Amino acid sequence: MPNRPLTLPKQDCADCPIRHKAVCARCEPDELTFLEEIKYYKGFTAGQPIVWAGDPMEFVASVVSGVASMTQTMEDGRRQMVGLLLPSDFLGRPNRDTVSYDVHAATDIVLCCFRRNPFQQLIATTPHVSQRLLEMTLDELDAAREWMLLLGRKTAREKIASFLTIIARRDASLKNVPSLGGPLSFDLPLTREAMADYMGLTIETVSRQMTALRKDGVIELDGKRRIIIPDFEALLDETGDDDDGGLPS
Amino acid sequence: MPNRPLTLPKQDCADCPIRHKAVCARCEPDELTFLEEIKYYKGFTAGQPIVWAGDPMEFVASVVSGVASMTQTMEDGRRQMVGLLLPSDFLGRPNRDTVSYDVHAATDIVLCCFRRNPFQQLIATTPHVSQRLLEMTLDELDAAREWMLLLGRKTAREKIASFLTIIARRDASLKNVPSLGGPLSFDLPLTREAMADYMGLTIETVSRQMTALRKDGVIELDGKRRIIIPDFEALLDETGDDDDGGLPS
DNA sequence: AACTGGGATTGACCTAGATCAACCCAAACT
DNA sequence: AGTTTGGGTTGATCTAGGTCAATCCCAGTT
Repeated sequence: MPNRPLTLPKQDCADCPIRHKAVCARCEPDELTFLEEIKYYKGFTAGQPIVWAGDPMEFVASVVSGVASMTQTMEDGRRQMVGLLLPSDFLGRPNRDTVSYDVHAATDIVLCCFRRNPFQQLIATTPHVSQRLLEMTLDELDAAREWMLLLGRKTAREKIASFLTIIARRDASLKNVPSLGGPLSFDLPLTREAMADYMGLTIETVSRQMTALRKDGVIELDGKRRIIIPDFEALLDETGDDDDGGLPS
Repeated sequence: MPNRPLTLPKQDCADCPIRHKAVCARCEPDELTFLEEIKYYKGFTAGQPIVWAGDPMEFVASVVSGVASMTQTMEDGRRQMVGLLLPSDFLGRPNRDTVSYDVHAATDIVLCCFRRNPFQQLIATTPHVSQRLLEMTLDELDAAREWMLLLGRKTAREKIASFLTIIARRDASLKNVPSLGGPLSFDLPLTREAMADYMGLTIETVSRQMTALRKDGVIELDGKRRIIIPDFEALLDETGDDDDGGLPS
């Protein structure tokens, strides 16, 4: 691990990239000033652990940039990813000072951390934050349920395709390009191993299905990480999901 | 379907069985009176649909008694359960008027329903309800993540054992008996099919693993539904989970 | 007392994905 | 320039759990 230093932004909330999507999205100016006071940035390089399951955590945080994974491990080493934290996602649980899962930086990542106690204070006193947090948690629950369908009932190929659409969508929305229409391209934020842990597969199966999708022209690979999706609809057809809420064709 | 009528309770919140566990757990007397005004009970017999995915829902509700399942279905019929609603659990999402999953009564069930709009009002104005709801949603998210580990990485036998411990625990806590210690017995609230949908298995595999656990003396079956667990620890050993947070023995 | 239908069980067989093992390849180190 | 290293690929084989099909078991019904 090359232990590069990460340069941390010293940022005003006003020009924060996740200002309108994170927990703080609905904050009023005065609430924001309060947050400015209790926040601090923290960086981790790809691969580094952020917290271990059971450890006390003295902060909660928003992901500013980069990707982190939450994983659960069984005694014999079997591992399942149970959460993927992308920019604007929230890490930590108010009113619990320990986490239940290992959290690792999947890529280099920057967190905007808030000290627990003042943050809990804020939650307790201002509805803007707690309501936004509720909304985000409900979204996460929806995502978790989608994920459960993937884990329980999809084939390996469908799992990969579904995973790719998720990443592609998030990436497109971050870059503000429409996912439908032209070709998309992006870097996978996860190793094959992390992908396997996401989908309840082995690395070998992930690798094989990636090449299969490539050979079938659904995706193109540029190196090991860069993905090009010439036709997003074609990829969607591979996910097993209803193709959309049904235009009456 | 025998279309039995269900007798609905006409209950005061004060002596409601889920008074201290549901969304209303932390309500003050005046908030409770408000809830009394907008609430109404609704019963469904085992097997009945409660709502279909995509349908508008004019209420949100707490499960008073009985069990409901939330399932997601793929076009080709593959089905995955993504939520199991037990007494005191909350159904519906504030600020969304449609549900994303089919909800069915797994057993006869009684819901305590609140009309959407007044309830959203309540959420917006009183922190007691919204904070309790946040807490419950976070618990549900934790449960969903546990479930993801089950779906992604556990063997069929481990899945069954884990499922049984979940039901046994909830049942014991409802009846206020300790799960450890003496033998436990309870009725399964789900058919083999629903169990299969819960765990991402087929009915046949569920059936086979149930008999295997019976033959190995881990559980006893009395009819198809009634389960007796002579030694809860022995069942826990089959789940693949760390046996507890580690007594230093 | 026979019949029906829906859940559950059991058996025989098959396959998607796991396992085991060899190998590739590019970046980093010496 | 050669070596190490860690992620990734590919092939051969194995197996847990799926599939298909027959049978069982009751609670209701006629």
